Amino acid sequence: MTQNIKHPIRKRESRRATSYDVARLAGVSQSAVSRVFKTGASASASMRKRVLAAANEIGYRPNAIARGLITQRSNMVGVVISRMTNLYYPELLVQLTQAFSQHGIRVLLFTLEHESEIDVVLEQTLQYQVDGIVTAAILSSAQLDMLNTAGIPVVLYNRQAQQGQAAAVRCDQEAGETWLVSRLIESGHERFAIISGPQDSTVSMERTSSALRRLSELGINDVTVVSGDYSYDSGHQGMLEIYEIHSALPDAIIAANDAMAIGCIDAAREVLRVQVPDTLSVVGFDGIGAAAYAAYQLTTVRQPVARMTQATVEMLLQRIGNPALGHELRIFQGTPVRGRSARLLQNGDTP
Amino acid sequence: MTQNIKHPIRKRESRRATSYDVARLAGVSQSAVSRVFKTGASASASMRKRVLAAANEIGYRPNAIARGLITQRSNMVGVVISRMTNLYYPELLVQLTQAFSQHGIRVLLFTLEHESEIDVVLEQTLQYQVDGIVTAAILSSAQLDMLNTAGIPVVLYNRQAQQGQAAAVRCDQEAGETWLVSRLIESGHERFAIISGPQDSTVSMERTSSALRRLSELGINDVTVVSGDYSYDSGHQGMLEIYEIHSALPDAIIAANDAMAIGCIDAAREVLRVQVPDTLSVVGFDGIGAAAYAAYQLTTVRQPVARMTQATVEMLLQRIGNPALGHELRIFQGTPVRGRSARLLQNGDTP
DNA sequence: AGAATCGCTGCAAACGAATGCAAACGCCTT
DNA sequence: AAGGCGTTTGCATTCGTTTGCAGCGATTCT
Repeated sequence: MTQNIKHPIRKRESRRATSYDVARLAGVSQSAVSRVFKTGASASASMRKRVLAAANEIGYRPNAIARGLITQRSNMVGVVISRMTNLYYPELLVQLTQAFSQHGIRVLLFTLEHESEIDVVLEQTLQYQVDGIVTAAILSSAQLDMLNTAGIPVVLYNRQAQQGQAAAVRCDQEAGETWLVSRLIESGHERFAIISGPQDSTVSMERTSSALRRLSELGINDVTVVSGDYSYDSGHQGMLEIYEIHSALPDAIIAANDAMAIGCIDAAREVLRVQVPDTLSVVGFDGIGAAAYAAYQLTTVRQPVARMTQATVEMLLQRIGNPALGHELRIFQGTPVRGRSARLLQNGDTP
Repeated sequence: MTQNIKHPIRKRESRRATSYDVARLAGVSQSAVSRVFKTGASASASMRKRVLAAANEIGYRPNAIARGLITQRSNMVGVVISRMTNLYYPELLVQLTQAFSQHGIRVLLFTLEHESEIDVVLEQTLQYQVDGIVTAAILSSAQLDMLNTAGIPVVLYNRQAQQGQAAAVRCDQEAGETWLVSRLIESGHERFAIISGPQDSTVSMERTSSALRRLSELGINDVTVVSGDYSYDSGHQGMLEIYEIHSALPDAIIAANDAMAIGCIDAAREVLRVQVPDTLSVVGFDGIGAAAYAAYQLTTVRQPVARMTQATVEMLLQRIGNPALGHELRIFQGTPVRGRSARLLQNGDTP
């Protein structure tokens, strides 16, 4: 009664269905199946119908890994993001993911706790044959060269390449800070302090030095600078430090980003019992969601995240299509936001 | 003078180096190269040295795609997250990514704007041959069955499977809400309103109905319920709605999450000029970063995100190793946080 | 010394899909 | 009816790795 089993028992009893399985069931060749699933390839209507029916029956789906091997395109990009405590990044990440997804590209996510992990991460990224990389972490010159010779397009997000050897999208930090400082000064502020970001952050360096330069141009050279790490807590902490250093509290504080500005305001109000903006003005940078909370209504410069991610995606896709493309730098102007965290004259310049 | 070019010009001039290239340069076989790069495979010291030198010289790195094809393991997991406006998710995402990365697993990220996109996303995830999926979006019974037959392990994060046909990690919403309501009542609150999450969110349904049940147990049945979408704005909006409905403002508002609680507080304070917590108590749920901001100091229940992600990763890895593993449900207790957004008795139960 | 064992190494067959090439099949024209 | 043209289709190769198997030399045991 027992029938002879011709084929050895398969190790993995339910392999995923392959194009061969579909082909056999539909009575066509494997290449036909492949063509049906590739849009734009020639296949007759009857063939398409039969193949799709068969595919549906056994639950076939094309294997993107195998496809990637033969086409040399993984349709994945690596996105490297550091310091997620900076609330700017989640917003960026969502927009990037969705923008890429509209072009049929998936995001392989890497988060860094410390920028030093970048080497390991870069290595992993490359092993996964990503078609390109978007990084909001700083890359060394050597690392950029490495990516260049490896032929992987990169777009730096708000990061500057040492010798401009990479495509980049940035927000004009200088113009933003200049606007903020100018408005503060024209509104009568005199004693300034700055809460900068981490030392190794170029964005912070740029924002801080732009602010200092503008302050100096307008005659103010004595500025206290303390540094944080872009987080709420470090802004809070920074405010307290400034209080300790200053016998007379400053009347304006410039934070390198919104998260720190918010922490700073909270420390001023809840710990030091200082009125913001009546006796102390605080400004930030970025325009994150929390900046608009009614409790803060931060005076800040909002980065045009939507347009910037748009540009990022566009530039990366162009370079994936044509790796020979030059290194472009796109700079976006932020939008000044006159909130209520700073005492500003109404009639000031509003670009 | 011009030498004869023997080989046709290669289309892509600088192909990525393969293990064959390394093998040729080092004078060994391709399999030897493979073994050197696979930890635990047998290879002599001298061989290892020569191969590594050669690999280094031409910048070879193993192709994870090709490896995935042959080993049937991509070492990628899909992470599906919806509604990133809920600030809880960025925190979750970071932790997940880092926990997986410690096990050598990469995260392929999918974000949903609407839960209805889940079908497309699931399809894409499967095409990429992910080893497993973590989802913080709701899956239908049919979808879970599909994943089961496809043999892809899933862990639901704070989501409930219809008939428990999936592994899941959850926070005990009921215990949390019960604690909140009990404390509010024992502290003398009498008129309640609830800002729930979206209708299709099981988490919201659970939190809302738990709160209502406990209120009812304690003799309160007349509760206004408005619904939001987990965002700050919708909490703000919700507060205003409650104000319109109620002639007499409630003295306690229970928001389904922290982001809405914060929006609610801001609306109360800045728009309605109501003192929080003096004349109105507001409580949330989650324990996100912003809940601890000095301006809010939310009374809430903090989810043990670190332990929950730990469990998620662990459960998924176990199931990837052994797909036959049963459907486990791990429930975590949140930590009550007595903030200053609610007027509570000091001596109440503190689990 | 001969046999048995062990660690290395190379060979070659997978994995699942894409694609150039050529054969086959229509369909229309003359 | 023959020729020509355009569309479908199948064959066979390819992508870059892993891995079972077998061969080989060296070491150890009896």
